Amino acid sequence: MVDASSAAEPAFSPLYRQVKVMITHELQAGAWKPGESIPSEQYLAVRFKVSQGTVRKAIDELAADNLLVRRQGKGTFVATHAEQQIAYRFLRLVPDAGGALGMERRLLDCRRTRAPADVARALAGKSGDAVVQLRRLLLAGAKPVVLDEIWLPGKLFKGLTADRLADYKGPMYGMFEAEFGVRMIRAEEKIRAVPADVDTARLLALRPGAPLLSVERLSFTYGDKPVELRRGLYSTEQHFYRNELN
Amino acid sequence: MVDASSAAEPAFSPLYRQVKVMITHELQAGAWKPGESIPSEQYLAVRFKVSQGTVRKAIDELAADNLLVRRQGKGTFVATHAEQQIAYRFLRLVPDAGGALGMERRLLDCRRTRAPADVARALAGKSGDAVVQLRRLLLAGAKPVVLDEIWLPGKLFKGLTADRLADYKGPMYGMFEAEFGVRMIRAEEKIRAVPADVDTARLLALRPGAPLLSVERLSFTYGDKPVELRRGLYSTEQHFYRNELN
DNA sequence: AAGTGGTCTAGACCACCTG
DNA sequence: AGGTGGTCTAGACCACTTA
Repeated sequence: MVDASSAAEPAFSPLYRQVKVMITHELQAGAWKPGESIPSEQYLAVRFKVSQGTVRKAIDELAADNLLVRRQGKGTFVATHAEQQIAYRFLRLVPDAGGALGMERRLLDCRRTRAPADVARALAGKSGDAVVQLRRLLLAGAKPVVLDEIWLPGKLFKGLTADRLADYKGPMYGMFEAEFGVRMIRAEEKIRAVPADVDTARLLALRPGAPLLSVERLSFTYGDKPVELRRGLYSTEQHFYRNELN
Repeated sequence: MVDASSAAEPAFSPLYRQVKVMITHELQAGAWKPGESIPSEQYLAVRFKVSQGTVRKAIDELAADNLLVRRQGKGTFVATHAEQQIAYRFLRLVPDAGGALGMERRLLDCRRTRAPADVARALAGKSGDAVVQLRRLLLAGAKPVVLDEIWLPGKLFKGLTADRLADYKGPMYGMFEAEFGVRMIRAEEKIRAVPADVDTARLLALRPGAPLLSVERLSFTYGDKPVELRRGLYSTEQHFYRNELN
């Protein structure tokens, strides 16, 4: 995607890609809500004045990008972080003991403040921009496993408060979709090993200096616009970060 | 992929998927070598007695799986770990300072031995099976960054010696392809944060107890057969592990 | 100019889900 | 039965590479 060179533009865009862009715009504009079905391929073909196969290829790519989900016999649906079986679509932690990842959340703080320089840079904003900062724990059973520090652009999350967060059931990204119309569609993570500082060690019930996985996640919405910076510290004594390479 | 339930089989396999299986078998049998081109879609359509579009769809999936690479106007080629621009296809380390990842290799040891229980289990073999164990360093400039311990099934890597490894230019997986006909198709990684032990600390020029990224990689060849277990310890002081989520 | 992959179409039929 | 996505075909034409 990103290219340091002069990024020679495509200069030729096939029809199905133009259709893909049009569908993406509809999604972005919220014409179809997360979890709902979009119009049938046949209908869209007529509307865009192309053949059904061309619409099909556009939708194929959108499904590959995880923006849409096809269900044979039923229709094509707008992808959502809520209600899916996979509650934590972006969380790659797996318990050593196998089985599912059932986690309890505990909100530590939630305050509106000004973005430090590094946060502002990541979110493509300016230093001092209004942001929401939250911190929370994820616990497996009684054991704290993840300490997250989350930064969100204040402009997009106007009514976000600790109470609303505490009340909401289901994954946080589901709430962002439903309550704020902000959909996370992809993310980049930078992973390092770091020693636990004193405060973190206490929160995660570890000794200071214990090695932790530092996972810095930058999440993007439509148009590759960054909308969340999340700094996670993972205890990997009973869990590991799972990744697949192709 | 893995399903705890009875894994109800597909019961219906479309034509293009059967074609995909046939092409995969040809690849596995070595009918077409890595880097070479495979026959044209038209030719394969005649040979398999299906339409060109059906062959096309099969090849589309194989390209998505990174087994084949399409090049417009030239043909479709067998993917290879060698000669590609991306020398380290599976290595996700990125330098903080940006730029390319140029790494020097230094082989520490290479011996034939018997598989310990955990290694045997990972490689789907029996405890005591013949294996090759190697250890090596990767250095960025003069700084050691990665300490790898690699386990390979002895049966598949008969003539592998320290000398042959030292002589070979290009990525190790390229050598495995060219010299032993073993092609890594995909891999799973389990990542944790661990403290450096005394020996590791010396090799990586760090203090004992310094946090390291532990990356356990299990690589698979055709038919999801595990053929390499690699335990890496990454120093993340000037590099990070990069991951993309969709 | 010839060969390859890439796009687009139109139509037929199959598999799956719901009323 | 009717609608949806999924498969398969055949043919036309476009874009890219090589000779």
